[in-house]
Amino acid sequence: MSPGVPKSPLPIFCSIRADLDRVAADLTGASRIALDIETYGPRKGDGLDPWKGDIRLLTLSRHGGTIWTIDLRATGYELGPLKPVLEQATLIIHNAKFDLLWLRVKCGLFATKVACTLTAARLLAADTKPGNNLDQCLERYLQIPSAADHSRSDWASMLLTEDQLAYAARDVAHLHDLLCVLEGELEMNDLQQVWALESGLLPVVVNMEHTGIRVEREKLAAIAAEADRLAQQAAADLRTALGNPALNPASPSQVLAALRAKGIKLESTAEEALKAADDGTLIPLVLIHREAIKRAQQAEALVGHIKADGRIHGRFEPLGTATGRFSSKEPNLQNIGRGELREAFAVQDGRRLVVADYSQVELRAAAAIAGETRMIDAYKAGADLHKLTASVVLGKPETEVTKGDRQLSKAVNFGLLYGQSAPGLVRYAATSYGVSMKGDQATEIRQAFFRTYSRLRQWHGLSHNQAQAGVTEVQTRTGRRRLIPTTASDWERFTALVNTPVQGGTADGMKQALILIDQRLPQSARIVSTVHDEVVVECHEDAAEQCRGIITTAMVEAMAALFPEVPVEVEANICTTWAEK
DNA sequence: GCTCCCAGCGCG
DNA sequence: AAAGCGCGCTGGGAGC
Repeated sequence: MSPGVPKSPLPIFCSIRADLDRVAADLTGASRIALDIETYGPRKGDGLDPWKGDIRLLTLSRHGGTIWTIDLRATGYELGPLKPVLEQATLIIHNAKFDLLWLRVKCGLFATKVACTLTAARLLAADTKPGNNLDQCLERYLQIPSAADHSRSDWASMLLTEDQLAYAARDVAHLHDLLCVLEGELEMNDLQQVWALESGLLPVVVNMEHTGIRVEREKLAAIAAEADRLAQQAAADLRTALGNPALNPASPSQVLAALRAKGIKLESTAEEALKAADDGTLIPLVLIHREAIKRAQQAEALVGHIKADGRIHGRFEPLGTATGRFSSKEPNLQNIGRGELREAFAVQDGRRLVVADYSQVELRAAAAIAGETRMIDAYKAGADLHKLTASVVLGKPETEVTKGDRQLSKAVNFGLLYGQSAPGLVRYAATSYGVSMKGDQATEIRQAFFRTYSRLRQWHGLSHNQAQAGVTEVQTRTGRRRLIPTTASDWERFTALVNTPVQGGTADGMKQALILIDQRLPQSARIVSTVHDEVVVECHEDAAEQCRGIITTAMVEAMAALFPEVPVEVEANICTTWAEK
């Protein structure tokens, strides 16, 4: 540390169990307690794994009070009198999900009230990336110069250095002040509602990550082995057919060159391009290889994430996206293939999964936002909107709409909703729904769609005008903001303007539903996953029917509160695997 | 040996 | 002129 910079105060260091009484006594009755932990252990990816590592220090302080730092390796994880104190207070934490998950895993702490300064900073940043780590926040909001970072120092060593203790103290010393400033900023930006939502959500996410989702290792291993066999076979066949024993079928550049050498005209080796140039022999092999290798990788990756309890504890990031949706990682549980892989997500005897998802929720939200009466009326009448769209864009009565027509109109509804062009629709229909059409047909469909849904067209027109006028931000109905970079093109502004209120708005509804579900579920039931418009709950088989009702009611209630113009529908099934749905 | 970017692709 | 949106993960390939 440079001589001119004053050293941070040292905390009171606690290393015997009797100290816990002193700390508890000091903190009792504090409505807000600043908290931070330091951890050590094997590194997994970017962060540390609470199922493998350990907490070294727990540092706590009431506003303006003593800073206590507890050596949990010395005292043990049993928090004694401190536990109820921490469970009753609002805990101020930078990146609360991280600390609370560790404290749940190690100390069995159930925090219910939390104020996460990282969450606040991210809501304020609204998808700009100013850097939201604690140091950067202290600098931005309290003008405190940054200090040396000891977060990755050796927290396992027998004797901690003065610098380390000072660092631990500093991390909580300013949290109360930081939160005060952040709260003022949140209010000034009309973010109180979404701040309350995200704050209420955090303990729910901690519960979910802590619970994890059960998988069958053998099933996953079998899928991986079979997919790997298929991939090897396709690779071998491809090498033979091309007369190129060294070809790497996973290399786009090699595959492109090899196919071109065989006289196949290709712009790229993307699936869409390959399907358009299908030669009936080589290209199917490439596609089979792609599909199989992907499945094998995904299955193997899932196996690698199974913890000792036989469950996968993926991470869900509530503010991991620009719109307000969750992101999911380590592993990503939001892109699991819909086929056999989901069969591996299975309960034990006596347990059940309730798999619940919103029906066409983005379409309903868009209809509400745009005031698209034709769509709203159709939903109110209980109509099948995909069928209706098929009927109007194809100009045939609903009774004559085929399954293929309905597939087409799914692409139409979901694509055109966000501004897709006619050529884009051709591509999307082909790749996502296996529906082929000509460019001029797509143009006609597009025109018919916006002729029919004229309020949707007006909403797009308004968004287009705003985009051209250089609008810099967009909000969801709960007030969640997304700031549009000044460098964005008109097109990017337009898509942000139409996409965010819909995708972000439904995310807001889903998040509120998760909070309600968590509150209302019986003891034996746990939320184990969520995928944008879907939630998966594990429960005792005897409670499954009851849970199904609770979940359905909560989901409808939460979303309908945000989009009262349109009916909200939820489908919930009781299953033994995620594949049944 | 490491980091970075890209293509490609799984999901909603 | 042309343009669906939102993610995370993987391997290849380039560059250091």
